[in-house]
Amino acid sequence: MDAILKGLTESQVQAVTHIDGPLLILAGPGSGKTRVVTHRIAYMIAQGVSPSQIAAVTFTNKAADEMRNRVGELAPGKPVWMGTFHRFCAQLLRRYAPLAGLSENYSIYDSSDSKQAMKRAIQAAEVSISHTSPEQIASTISNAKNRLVTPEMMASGSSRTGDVVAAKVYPIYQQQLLTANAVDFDDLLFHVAIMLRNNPELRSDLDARFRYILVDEYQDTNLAQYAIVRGLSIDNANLAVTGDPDQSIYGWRGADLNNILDFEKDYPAVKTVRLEQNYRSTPNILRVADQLIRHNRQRKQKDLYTHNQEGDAVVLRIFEDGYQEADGIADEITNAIRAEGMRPRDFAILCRMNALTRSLEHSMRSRGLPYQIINGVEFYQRKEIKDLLAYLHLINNPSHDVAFHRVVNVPTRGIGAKTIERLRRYADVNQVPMLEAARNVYQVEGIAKRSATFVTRFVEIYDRLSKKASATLEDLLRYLVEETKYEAFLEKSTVDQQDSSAIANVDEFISAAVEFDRQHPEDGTLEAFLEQVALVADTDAFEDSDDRVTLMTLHAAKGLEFPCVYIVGVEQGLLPHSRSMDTDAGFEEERRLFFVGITRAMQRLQLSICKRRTVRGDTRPAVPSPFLNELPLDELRKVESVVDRDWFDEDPDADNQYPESWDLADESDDIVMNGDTGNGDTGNGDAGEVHETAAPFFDEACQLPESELAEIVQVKKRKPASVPGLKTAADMLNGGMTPVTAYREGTQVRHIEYGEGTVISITGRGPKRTATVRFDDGEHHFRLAFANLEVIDV
DNA sequence: CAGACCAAGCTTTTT
DNA sequence: GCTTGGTCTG
Repeated sequence: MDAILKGLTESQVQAVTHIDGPLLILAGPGSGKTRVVTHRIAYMIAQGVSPSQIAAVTFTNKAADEMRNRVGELAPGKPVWMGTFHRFCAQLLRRYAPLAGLSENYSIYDSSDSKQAMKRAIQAAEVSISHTSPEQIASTISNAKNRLVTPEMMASGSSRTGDVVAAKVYPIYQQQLLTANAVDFDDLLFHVAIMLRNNPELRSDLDARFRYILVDEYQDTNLAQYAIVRGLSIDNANLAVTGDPDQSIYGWRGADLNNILDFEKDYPAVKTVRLEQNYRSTPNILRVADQLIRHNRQRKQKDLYTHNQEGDAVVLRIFEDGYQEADGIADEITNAIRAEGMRPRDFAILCRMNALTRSLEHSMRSRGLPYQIINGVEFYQRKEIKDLLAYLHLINNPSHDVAFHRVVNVPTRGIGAKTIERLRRYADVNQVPMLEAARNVYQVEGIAKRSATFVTRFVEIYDRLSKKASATLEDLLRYLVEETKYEAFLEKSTVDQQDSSAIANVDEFISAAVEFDRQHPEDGTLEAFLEQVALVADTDAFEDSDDRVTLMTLHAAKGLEFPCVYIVGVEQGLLPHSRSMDTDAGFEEERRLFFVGITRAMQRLQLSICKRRTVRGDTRPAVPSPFLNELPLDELRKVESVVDRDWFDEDPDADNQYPESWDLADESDDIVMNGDTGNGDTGNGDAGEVHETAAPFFDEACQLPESELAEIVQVKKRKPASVPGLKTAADMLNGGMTPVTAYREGTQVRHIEYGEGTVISITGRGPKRTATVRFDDGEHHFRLAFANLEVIDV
């Protein structure tokens, strides 16, 4: 008991020792919330509460795992249910599937499955989508589910044209899901919420079963989640929620800030505990966060404070473009690791969009910095993995139409689009699964005998696979790959693309199956495996045990902390994102997102912006985020990297936009400079440049006072001017410039860090021309336009 | 019907 | 820049 309460502050003890009755913990960032929650669970158990009556619900598996580990230390071996909302609902639904019109082996569609299903429903509904799009309809229906709007309710109450279309599609989409014995992500919550509402007895049973419920990140709950939690806390109102209105960043997913703002109204007997002391960040960082979030109108004022030592000033850094931003940050991290004994795991780079991680990834890789990316293009989205998964899904649930569609002709076996279309029609008309239609192929109108034979052959393969359904996953998968000749198919289709990764992925997938078998010797069913796969998020891939730099989105970073944090692309249109800045609510949510990012940092924080940003292939001028103007500018350390060299090939307009760069754009096509702006009076010239570019740059968006411009620190990324006074391309060539074309395979080069090496290959062109160089300590890649290589011998 | 080749569209954020 | 979807040819 002492161990549980030891070292906690007054308010933390209050929260931990509260057992019965509603509890609201308003916890600012870094206030030890997880600690409070885990200690509270341990305390409850120590006070005699049965662990099996406690359910702790989180939003991510990562958060649940962390909680499980920490509770495990405090109260070993106690079976407290912990997991995500979706997993919680998936398990309830498994149990009570018939109440929702499902069988207990129902499948969970992932987002791409849902997308396919939606397209099919739109077709079947025979609606015109000329004034809307599948995405819009999907999002309307998703929102409806999150607000517990049923198809019937929507049919009666909508007016907007898009809604009318969606209202027509919705019932058909739902019907098709039921026919497929499947649910989408929203349904997991939706079905359970409706089930609780319609079955009072079940509701009260479960209310008693889960006497104590804890909900983490309560500010992110939507109406469906609210209804579920509420429904389970009527007879036993022992509901403890934690959250921070300032960290609500899932409004787009239907999260309703009012759920937390009104908690005290919902439960008048609530005990509210505020955790405002921050144990994570330096006062410098906290001031920046606080100043920013004060600009939100929709919030409860909260006073964040800390007793931590004053630390380094927060840095605002200005780069030329995204590539330099990536290189600059990678360089800094490299230096900090080398010079200050930091570890790669101490660093996180956060961005608004996954797409921004690409150049960062490149920069890290070229420096040999170990990194992990937490993003969307992950394992289970790969084609080959999705194929195999689809087979498994179909084995587990013969009604899984999306899976059927995916695998029926993979590997190709003579079943074409027309045949599939006819099967689909038959299935739609008769409301049977497509596999069923395939079994009845000879009754399906319009299918040629030849095609029907192929379909029958597929059904036979399927039936053989089905017999193995209860084998271990490993056996099943190996048999599947064998039986479908899947590897041969991969080899054939990738022979010209030199992409051997597909087969490696299949092997990795089998390893994952082996691992699952090992971890679940008793309950390792196919169903359990598929559910686990469906409910793991990309963010769950985060491994804090690995010593790597972490790259992720701001959303994925919630709940984490790092000694050093870089937030990239703090620009108009990116943060706030252009799709979110139209409404006040959207704009404020972006501000909260920025707030979340800032408060991840313990010791150091760097925000960066670029003058140009390349999005979707084309480069355009970037404008600093209006949020920057809301920060305490006078205490930020502003750093602008001097233009090392510029490169405007492939972008004829660029020199018009940035006339100050250099007037050599014409000749610069094939020239790379080694380490200098080529500007004779670098210091003055650059200062002038900065003034010219930065003044309008800031005046519009940030209103940075002129006096502060002078304080902008000039940082040279690479060697200082070595050959001043260059005027012409010819001069440059003589004066240490090396044309990109001078690099060939076999060229001997010298690098300032890696020493001497040999070019072993050249790829790309223009600014992207890249050399792979072998040094004594391994290979490194250099973009020649930016590389600091010196040619020794051609 | 398969496979190759080309055009369009599109990316916030996640369970 | 990349993926998806469509079209064309064998």
